[in-house]
Amino acid sequence: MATLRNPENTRLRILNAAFEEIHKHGFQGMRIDAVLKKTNLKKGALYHHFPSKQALGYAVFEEIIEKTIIELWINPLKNYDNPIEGFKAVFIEAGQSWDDEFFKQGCPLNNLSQEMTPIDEGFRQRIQAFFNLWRDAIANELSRGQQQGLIKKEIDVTEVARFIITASEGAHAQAKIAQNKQEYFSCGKQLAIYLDTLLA
Amino acid sequence: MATLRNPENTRLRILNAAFEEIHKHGFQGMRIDAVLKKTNLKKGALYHHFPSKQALGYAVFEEIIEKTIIELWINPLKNYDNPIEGFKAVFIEAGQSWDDEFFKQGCPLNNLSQEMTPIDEGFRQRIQAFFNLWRDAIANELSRGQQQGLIKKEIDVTEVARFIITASEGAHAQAKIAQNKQEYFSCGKQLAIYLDTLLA
DNA sequence: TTATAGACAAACTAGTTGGTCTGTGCTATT
DNA sequence: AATAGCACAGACCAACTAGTTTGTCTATAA
Repeated sequence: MATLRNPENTRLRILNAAFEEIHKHGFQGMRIDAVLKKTNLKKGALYHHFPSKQALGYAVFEEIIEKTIIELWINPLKNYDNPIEGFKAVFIEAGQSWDDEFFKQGCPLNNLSQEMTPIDEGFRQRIQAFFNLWRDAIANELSRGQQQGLIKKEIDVTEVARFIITASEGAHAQAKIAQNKQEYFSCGKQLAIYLDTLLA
Repeated sequence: MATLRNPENTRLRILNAAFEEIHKHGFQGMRIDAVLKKTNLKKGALYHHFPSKQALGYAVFEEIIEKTIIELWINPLKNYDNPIEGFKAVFIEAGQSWDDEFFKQGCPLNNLSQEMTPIDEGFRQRIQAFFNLWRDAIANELSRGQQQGLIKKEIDVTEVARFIITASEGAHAQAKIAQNKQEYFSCGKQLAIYLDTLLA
């Protein structure tokens, strides 16, 4: 409840509730009324903070989804000397941090990508830009590994980085379909086999 | 226009139009009215052939999406002695058979999976069963390759088959986001590197 | 203390959408 | 040739949903 009249907090409550609803039902399936019910707010409050459902969706993407992935998948890569081992560890650690319920609902980034990319150019541009950011971050780590003699010189780091992301997102997608966390780790084991071919 | 009163043809026209709309907008985004406009039919006709939007969706999945993937991705595997080479060829051939527009809209199976799996149990069961069918078909080919001494004995054929599908669907997903067919083939190249590790 | 703008409530609106209902002409069987 | 049922047409409806409008209360600055 906190103090009455706390606009920053209200905005965050809306953002979090909207994220949960989007995660459950997709952006199009997310209902404004569901967000209001969850936050005990009324229409006036929500449309005071966000001009439209679309703007709310963009804010959820930028302020929640992007930030979470940066914290969980991108920043930790720096903690490992060998980027190959780093990525394996991040993959496993991320998988362990979520419960089955989360896996059943899928990766929020993946969900939003597949749903909104073909029908909303604003979402598409943000999503594509973020995937490029992620890909370049991994590619940089791989280049560093190459310079340190840990990774084969002849690989195309950008293409490899893209494939690593693709396989990771695919693992989430399959786990979502099977409603089973194990499918994620099963894909991870095969991804690790691929990753080992990159070692010098 | 064909002859008046051709119920089988009418049913197929509805099915095809619904498939196109689902492919463009997702199942939830597919509008009954859009299907009617596309087929020049009225509500009465559609609801004569299908009891509900959901039933229409199930029929599209079973009679169009499943069949297409079986023809394009599963049956051709039998034409190759070495299943590894077979899968590489199928991946490329499938990619070449579609134009950019198709890639922008994504793999219909992948789309439907990610959209409907968490919110419709009927879809989920059908989709999961089909992925299992596909996985087992690939696993069988891999086993055959093992027996012929083409593929390493120690690999887990089921897990490998799952990863092959995952990577393929992931490649479609990335190409859809980038709106670019090349991303698909880029992922294919790295998948091929993985596949080669399976050779005896 | 008072004016002003921000933060929210609550009722209302207009458009959309899946589905229903009744009717009608065609077609095949007896 | 009569009749029954199939294959549709087309009007209608009820529920839903994003967004609007008007108004009220509160905090802050002058």
